[in-house]
Amino acid sequence: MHDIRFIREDPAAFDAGLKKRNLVPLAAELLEIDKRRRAAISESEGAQAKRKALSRQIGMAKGKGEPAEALMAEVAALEENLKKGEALAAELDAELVRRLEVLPNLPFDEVPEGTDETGNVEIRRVGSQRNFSFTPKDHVALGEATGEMDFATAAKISGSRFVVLRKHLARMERAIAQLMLDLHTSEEGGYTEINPPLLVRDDAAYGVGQLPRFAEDMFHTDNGYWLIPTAELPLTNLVRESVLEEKDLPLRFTAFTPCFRSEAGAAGKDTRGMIRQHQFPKVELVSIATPEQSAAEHERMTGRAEEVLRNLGLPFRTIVLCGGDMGPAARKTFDIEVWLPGQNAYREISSCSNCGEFQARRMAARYRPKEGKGTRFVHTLNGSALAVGRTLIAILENYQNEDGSVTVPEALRPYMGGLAVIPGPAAHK
RNA sequence: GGACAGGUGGCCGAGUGGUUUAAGGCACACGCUUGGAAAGCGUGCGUGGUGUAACAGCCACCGCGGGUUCGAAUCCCGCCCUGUCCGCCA
Repeated sequence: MHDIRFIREDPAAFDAGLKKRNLVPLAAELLEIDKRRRAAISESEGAQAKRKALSRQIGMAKGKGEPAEALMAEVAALEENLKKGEALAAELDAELVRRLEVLPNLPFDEVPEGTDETGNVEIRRVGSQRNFSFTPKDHVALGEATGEMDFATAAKISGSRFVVLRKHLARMERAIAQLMLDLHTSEEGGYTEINPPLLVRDDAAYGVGQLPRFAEDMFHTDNGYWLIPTAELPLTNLVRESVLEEKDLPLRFTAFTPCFRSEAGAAGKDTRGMIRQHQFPKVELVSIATPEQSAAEHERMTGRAEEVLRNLGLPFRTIVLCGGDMGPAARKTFDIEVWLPGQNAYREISSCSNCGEFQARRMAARYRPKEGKGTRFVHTLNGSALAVGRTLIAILENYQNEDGSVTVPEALRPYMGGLAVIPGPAAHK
């Protein structure tokens, strides 16, 4: 949600931000609505002030036992214009909100131009791709060969885009999440583990910008709850409608949760395997920071997500998204893409965004600065660290052996009872 | 799901139609006091909008949304949330 005062002060900067989002300029149009809105407010408030003064006089007159009929007639004469003025002011105010609440956040200056993912810019590449002495399989071939990744049974129970994991793979998914949470909640990680609700109300979904734009991407229960599409939603809303103290910032939260996405409009995209599911596990990071802290906090968060991949010995690259490829709430987004030899491609495994005060405005999340008066909106940041299902895929594909077995990365072994290798299909015969 | 009791500023809390123009306290800031601190005393201190060069001023906000009234924190209706008890339940 944008601040109309910012648009008033610097309409050119606002339109430049929209341009980077590949949107047409809107400042002039919005300011025209704002102008009419403010005029209506002034008029309406003037009438209200008059009524208030007269009503007070009526009260005083009655208190002294004097007649008040003349005063009451005077107020009655105001009534019609007063109602009309109030309605007009409310209507224009609502119109401005309707226009503003669907607009995406403005990208930072350093965000590259572009209309789609081809405009994204790689900023670093870490780890080396393994040289296979055989042709690497993808995760579907590997998982189905042992029966431990079972799409057919999942389809009988729940339909497409679900999976049943069994035995070693079920355990590995749990192990991956444990490793991630331990890294994030360590002294160096600095995050506080949270176990949040997975069903949320409209207000919470609105607060992070999921509503009103993305209603169809979420699952909705028949008694009015939304299933969270990401733990960003409840974690960010932990500070909604509150005033924090500057000394307590930044706040850092992490959670391991399932995420639910209806994936409306994604038909035909990534239909093979576990890449895109209706339900998937994810470890999420959220930071609540001051405006001065948020840029550095964004780098730090991205670094913590990368740290997981370093721990697991998975090659990856980090890119900065261009204006046309970012999510609406973000001012800047880093994506981390892991190398998948079975697909011969880098695939997204994390997305870390600095949302500035965009979500904070919608949630009324503020803090009291040490210096100066009043309150300011906090900055909110969120990032996956990491998508657990995709991490599982990456391990299978990168650590596979020729016989279909999979070596367990060193860092994961303590979480899997010391298991060093997940047996291949031969062991299941 | 049912019954009852509640929801007031960052926090606690008074307030059942008209000097409430939201008392009082805590916390916080500044000052006085002090060798230094605590205590004490004094002053300031809600949010949003509008307005202004900046102040001032003005409007709204007492869980949310409607309504009654010249006037609503206060009365009426609907909803949300919290607590307690009952029912059900992993």
